[in-house]
Amino acid sequence: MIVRQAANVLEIMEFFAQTRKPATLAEIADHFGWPRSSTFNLLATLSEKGYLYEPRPRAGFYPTPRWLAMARMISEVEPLPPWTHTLIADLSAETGETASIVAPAGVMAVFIDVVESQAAIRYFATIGHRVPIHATASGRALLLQYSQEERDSVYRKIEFKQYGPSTPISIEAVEIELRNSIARGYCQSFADYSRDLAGAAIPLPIGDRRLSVVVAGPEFRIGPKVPEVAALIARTVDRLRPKTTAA
Amino acid sequence: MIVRQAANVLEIMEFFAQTRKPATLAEIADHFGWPRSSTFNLLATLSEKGYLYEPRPRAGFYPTPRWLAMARMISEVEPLPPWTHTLIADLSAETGETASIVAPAGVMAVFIDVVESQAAIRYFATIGHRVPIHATASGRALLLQYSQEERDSVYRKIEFKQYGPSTPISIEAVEIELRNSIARGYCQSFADYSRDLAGAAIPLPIGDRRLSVVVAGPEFRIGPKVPEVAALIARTVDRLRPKTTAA
DNA sequence: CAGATAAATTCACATATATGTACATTTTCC
DNA sequence: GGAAAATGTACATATATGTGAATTTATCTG
Repeated sequence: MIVRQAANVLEIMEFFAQTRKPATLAEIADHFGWPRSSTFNLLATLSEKGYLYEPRPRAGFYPTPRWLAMARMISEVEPLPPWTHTLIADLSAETGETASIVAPAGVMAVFIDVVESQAAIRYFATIGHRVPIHATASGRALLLQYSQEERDSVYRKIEFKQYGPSTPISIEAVEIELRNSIARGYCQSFADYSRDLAGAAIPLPIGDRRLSVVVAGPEFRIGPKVPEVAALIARTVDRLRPKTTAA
Repeated sequence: MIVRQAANVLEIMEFFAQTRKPATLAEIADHFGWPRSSTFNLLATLSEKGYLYEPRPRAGFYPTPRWLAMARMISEVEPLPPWTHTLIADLSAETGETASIVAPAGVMAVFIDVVESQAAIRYFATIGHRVPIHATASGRALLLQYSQEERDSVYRKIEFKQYGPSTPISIEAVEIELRNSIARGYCQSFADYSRDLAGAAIPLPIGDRRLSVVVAGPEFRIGPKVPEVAALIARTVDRLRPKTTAA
C-alpha cells in the first residue's frame, strides 16, 4: 500500500527542485490537481515543521535550507569515495552514454550516482531511479556478489514479468544468465527490462558494500559495442580504484 | 490540521540524520512507537519512490543520495551570499553565542542559517527553527522592513500569547517596541518568547529579500552586553557586506 | 475607490486510510 | 540442528483524514 501523503511530500519537493522558484498554494494545488484545502493542510504541515517558508511576502512558499542541512547529515555517512564519481564521469565521457553506480534495494536496484549522456537520444536516469535486480545488467552485477542463500531469498520475492523479449522469467533463467556473466566477465542486458535499452555492468564491491557500475544507452548505438564497453569499464575501474583499499 | 503521514516522512528523515546509520523496519517502528504495519507501508512508499535503499543485505534501510541531489537543486536557487555565513561565524566566534540569519514565514520567523555557540549553556537552535515574528528580536528586525499595510496584515493573523513576562500582547505593544527599536538602532528581546533567552538583531535586506541577523544566548550572560553586541553586529555587517551590492 | 475576482482558510461529513490481527519467513540461541 | 523469538508481509475493518462547499481575506480593474 502506498502512503499517499508521504508520496505527496516527495512530489512537492520534486516540484520545487524542478521549478526552482517559490510557488503559491494555488499554483501547487493546480499543478497537481489537488484540492486547495488539502494542499493547504500539506503546506501548513511542512511549514510548521520548518521545511517551508515565505521568502517574500505573497510570493508563495519555498523550501528552507533545512532540507540541505538534513540531506548533508545523512549523506556524510559513508559517502561514495570520490573516485567512483570520476569513474562514471570518465565512462560517460568516453562512451557518450549514461553511466551509473548502482546499489541493491530488495528486489530492486537503485541508482545512487548518475552521469547522464549528452546525446539527444539517451538513457534518461536519475539518482533514485529503480530497476528490477534480476532483469538488468546493473542488478545482476549486484546479484553476483550475493551468496546462493541470499540470492534464493531474493528470488522468492521476485514477481517474474515479461518486460521484454529477453527478460529472464524464471529463477533458472536468472541463474543461467549469472553463470554466463561470470564466464563472459561482465553482465549485459538487451532490452531485458526497458525497450530499446542495452547496457554492460560489472560488480563494484567497496568495503562491505555491494555496488555495481553500469553503462547503458539505446540498443542500436551501444548494442554492438557492449563487449568493448565492458572492457573499458574494467580498465577504468582498475585505473581509478586506489590499490591500497582494493577489495 | 496537521497531515500526519507528511510529518512522519520528515520525522523518519530526521531520525536518519541523527542516527546516521541504516535502520530496520522494527527499529524504526519501535523508536517512534508506530505499528509495524504502518511503518511497513511508509518505508515501502519511500523505497518505491527511490528515496530509501538497503545498503547491505539485512542491515535495514537508509536514505539514497537522492535527498542530497534534490536538496542541492532546491538550494542552488538564490543561495545566501557566502559572506552571510562568514558574518554569523564571526559573530558567534567573537561573542561566544549563537548567531543566525532569519527569514519571514507568515507570523513566524525561520532560521535559515545558524552558527551555534560552543558554550556548554547555549541557545540551541537549528536551521528550520521557527519563532513568533512579533515576540523575538530577529522577528521584529524583519517586521521593520515591512510597510505599515503588510505589518497590519500580519498582525491580524497573530495569536497574542503571554510567552514570558515581557511578551508584547497587543498590536500597539508590538508597534511601540518597533518604534523603540528604530530609535535604539537595533532590536532586542529579553525572554519575550523563550525563558532566560535574550538577543540582539538588526535587519539584513539582501536584494529584495527581507532577512535579519540575530545573536542570542542566555539572559544572564548576554543581557548586560546587548548594546555592545548590537554594535558589533552592525560593524561586522558593514565590514563584510560587499559595497557594490548593498541595498 | 468601489465592485468584482481570485486566493486563502475553516468546518462537517463521507470515504479513503492506518492499524490490529494473523501468517510467513528469517535469525538467534541453546 | 531444532525450537523459539524476532522480523517482515497481507488483509479486513473501524476510524482518523481528506475534501467540497461556504466564508473570509486579499488583489485586481475600470
